Amino acid sequence: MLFGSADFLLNKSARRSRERLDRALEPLGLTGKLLYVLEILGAEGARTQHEIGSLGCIDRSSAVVFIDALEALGMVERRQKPGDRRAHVVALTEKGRLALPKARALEAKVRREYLACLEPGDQRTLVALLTRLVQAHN
Amino acid sequence: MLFGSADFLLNKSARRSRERLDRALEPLGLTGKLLYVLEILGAEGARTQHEIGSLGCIDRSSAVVFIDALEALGMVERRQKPGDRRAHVVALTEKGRLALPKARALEAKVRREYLACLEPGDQRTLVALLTRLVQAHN
DNA sequence: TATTGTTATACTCTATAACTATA
DNA sequence: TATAGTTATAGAGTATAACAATA
Repeated sequence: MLFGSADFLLNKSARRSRERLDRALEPLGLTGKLLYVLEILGAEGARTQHEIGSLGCIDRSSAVVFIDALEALGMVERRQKPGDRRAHVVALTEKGRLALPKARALEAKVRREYLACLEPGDQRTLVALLTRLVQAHN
Repeated sequence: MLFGSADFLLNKSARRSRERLDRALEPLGLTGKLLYVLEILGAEGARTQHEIGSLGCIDRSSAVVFIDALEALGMVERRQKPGDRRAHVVALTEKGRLALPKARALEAKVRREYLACLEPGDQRTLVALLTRLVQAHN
């Protein structure tokens, strides 16, 4: 209900946006969600799946699937966490580290087109506000 | 890719927003999508299903389902279009017309709550930015 | 008892394709 | 041939619940 009944359009816009990003990232084998996880690891360093879920508002069962996919791509690896044999620490591999800047370039190119209707400052504001909104409801 | 790799958050936020709106509209039997169609009819007057789809970026097969639901609620009715027996003109009923302001009130109430985690100024900023974004792509 | 990760499953939303009846 | 509406179905995405291992 962010803007009245046009809530429908927000959902649609979000979906379209994701479809575009996913297509753009296809050459790397990535999707928007997978890149999202990569970025978390790049910013936060190696983390347990639970921590990744908390940091990224990702359900733990979904996190399993995402990390499975990244591991199949050779971009992350699961390690046993010292001191807690229940938990897995997920770490970027060299391939994952190298994929990040490439993925960012693809993403930035396609985003520039899509967000061209907003000025750069407004784009950053939008991201910050939505992040707060999502975190407030999780 | 609206928000770079955090695009994931946009989809999540959009879904949360819709879930809340749907719950708020339950007493009327409506959902956000159904209200969206009602608003189109309120603004544009009686239209064929094809026109509703074009105006609202709704797939024709989805439009069938939405209009079925609204008809079951007694808020719209299908009429034969004069001069084209393939087409149905969908018109608001009295009940549909009366439901609109009630639905708008519920929507406004729940929107205020959902955005309460942001200060009033930020709320306005977010709505403004999203509206510009959606309109630019629809 | 609680938590981490996993698996299987169900659910929602949307799009696609095939069908009918008209044009 | 093309179009309006319908139906059935498939697909993507996510959440839920039950489970095993461990704390």
